[in-house]
Amino acid sequence: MTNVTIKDIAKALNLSTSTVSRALRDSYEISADTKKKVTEYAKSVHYTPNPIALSLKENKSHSICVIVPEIANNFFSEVINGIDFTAFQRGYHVVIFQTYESFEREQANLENGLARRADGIIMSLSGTTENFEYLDKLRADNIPIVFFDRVPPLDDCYKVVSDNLEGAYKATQHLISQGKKRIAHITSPPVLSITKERLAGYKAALRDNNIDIDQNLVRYCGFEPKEAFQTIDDLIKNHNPDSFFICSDRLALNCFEGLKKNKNVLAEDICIVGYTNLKTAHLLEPPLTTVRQPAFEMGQQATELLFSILNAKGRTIPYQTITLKNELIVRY
Amino acid sequence: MTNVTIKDIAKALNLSTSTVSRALRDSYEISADTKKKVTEYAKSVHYTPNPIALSLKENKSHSICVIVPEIANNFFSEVINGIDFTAFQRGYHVVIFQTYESFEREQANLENGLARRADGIIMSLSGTTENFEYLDKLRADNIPIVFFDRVPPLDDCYKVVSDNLEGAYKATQHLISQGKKRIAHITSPPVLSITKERLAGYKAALRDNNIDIDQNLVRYCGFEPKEAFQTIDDLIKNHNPDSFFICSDRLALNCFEGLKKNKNVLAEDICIVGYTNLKTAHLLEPPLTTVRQPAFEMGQQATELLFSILNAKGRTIPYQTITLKNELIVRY
DNA sequence: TTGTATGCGTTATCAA
DNA sequence: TTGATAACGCATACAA
Repeated sequence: MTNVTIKDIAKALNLSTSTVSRALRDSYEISADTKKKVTEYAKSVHYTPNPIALSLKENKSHSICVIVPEIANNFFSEVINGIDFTAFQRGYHVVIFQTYESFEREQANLENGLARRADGIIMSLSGTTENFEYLDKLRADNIPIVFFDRVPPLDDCYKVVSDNLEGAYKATQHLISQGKKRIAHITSPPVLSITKERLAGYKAALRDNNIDIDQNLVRYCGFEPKEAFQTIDDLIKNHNPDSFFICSDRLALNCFEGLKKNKNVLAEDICIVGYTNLKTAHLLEPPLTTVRQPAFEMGQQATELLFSILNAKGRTIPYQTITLKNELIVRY
Repeated sequence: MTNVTIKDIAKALNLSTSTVSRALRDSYEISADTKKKVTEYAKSVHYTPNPIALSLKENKSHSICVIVPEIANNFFSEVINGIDFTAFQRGYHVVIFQTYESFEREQANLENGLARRADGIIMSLSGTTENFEYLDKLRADNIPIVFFDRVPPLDDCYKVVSDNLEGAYKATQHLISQGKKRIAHITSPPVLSITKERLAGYKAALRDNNIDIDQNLVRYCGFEPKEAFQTIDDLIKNHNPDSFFICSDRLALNCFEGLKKNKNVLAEDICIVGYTNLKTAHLLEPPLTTVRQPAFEMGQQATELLFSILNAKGRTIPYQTITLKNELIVRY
């Protein structure tokens, strides 16, 4: 009952392995009779082709490597769902790697994925990645890579992003329309594409409403809870914000916690908007107004783009950036 | 710069492939001289062994297949972190499959993982799985499988669980010590092991406190939000609960939402305890007291158990159940 | 219509 | 100490 091979079938039916192989692949050269005999026998012994042998032959693994900062983060796990959904439809496997925001681990994961002969890569950059030389190696090896959400500051690569500028603009505009004027913006490390784009959206909204930009209210913040707490405390103590626009799932969570610790502040009419896909946003107190990214769809689109590159055969798919719309969900 | 093989190295250095192979594996039969030449050259051309060829040869894939209901669930993503952490240390890859609580998908995933020649499986059962015949097939194919959290009701398998009975007992006891007497218990489908064990803990605590068990207060509930809402509404309308003990991340989330919709009820002195690893439990309003499972550790232990089976070589590792302690985190 | 031989990258066996 | 060859499972070019 251990793994049956084509050879076993050939022996049992007194045929050659090539005949069996062709019969199983429904080749035109094989008689209906033989085909029937082979497929029926194969079924009866639960034959399943060995994908490893196939991979070795075709030098393809039929797997794609997904590299994300962490999966215990609703945005990323939703994206992964989208990737998963699309990839499995096409018989591809998804192997997930986590960088925990470390460039070194990102590189190690990449090496690892390549060593395993991933056919393609889908990736969202770590918060510490500034070097993109590995892209040359990938090109040399003909391994396509599609970035999503956190993408490199380069034109010559494939990207799927959401319209961060517009999302941040809408979020800020929402706060302004609530009468807020001192809007703190707590955001991810400045190297990230999303950070820059969202900051630009924030600034544009302030400018369009003739509100001066106070640099003290703009804070880059790492993903450790303590950092977020300190940032929040300093803002409240020294800079008198009347509202907060916080980016990323993890930061939103940490900052929310930091705000909770300042009960007196929350008791005032503080407004908070998060750029996040947190599942519990509507259950928090105060309920969190959010800019929600179409995470599942992002995963789908990234995967489809990857497949279009994989199936290009000679034709070259132009480098492109797919931009999806965000949704502002007002809860306060 | 495309993938360098042993053959390429052999040709370049005028050696045979076997010599190169042995030199790279640091075999005792090879002269120090040759070894040095080979390893240095290999490094210079960025040789990485092709794991697919190795897999074909060894009939091992060096990957393990993880099957869970869903990854966008903090409990499962934490467990996966633990698995990931342990597996990668040993050079193993983790391929994740989601069942979305469907038995059919669970079976399909299993087939898929086996077809890909996973060396082992780590699995948490879907909410609709009652048939365990596939275990025989796995045994016949010598594929070890370790279950965690939601495990089969069988003795002859490997399991890693948390002490659900004790966890539920402590949770219920906590509510009783708050003066609660009509404690509603909303829990997962009755087929699941965790459901039975937690129910037993709930009942034991009531019994030990001389509180009669009201069957109307015990509700099995699926994972759709609507179901949870209906359950909550019916309980409140018709059965006068003074507190809730809700099991599973997803159910806790859905029921919390259902409770929020009943503002009048929440305004009373209602106590809620969740059996969940939700990251935002402490940020909810009211803050959610929880029984927290050692999810990461569960993943670690399951993986280590799996490896001990994989490395057993002849020796048989006895079927066993590893039970971890839960933590009651009181927030109210 | 079917069979034979070869190769994918690697290691193990046997020979030299 | 090194080399030639077969084998892992499969697909295919070439023969028959």
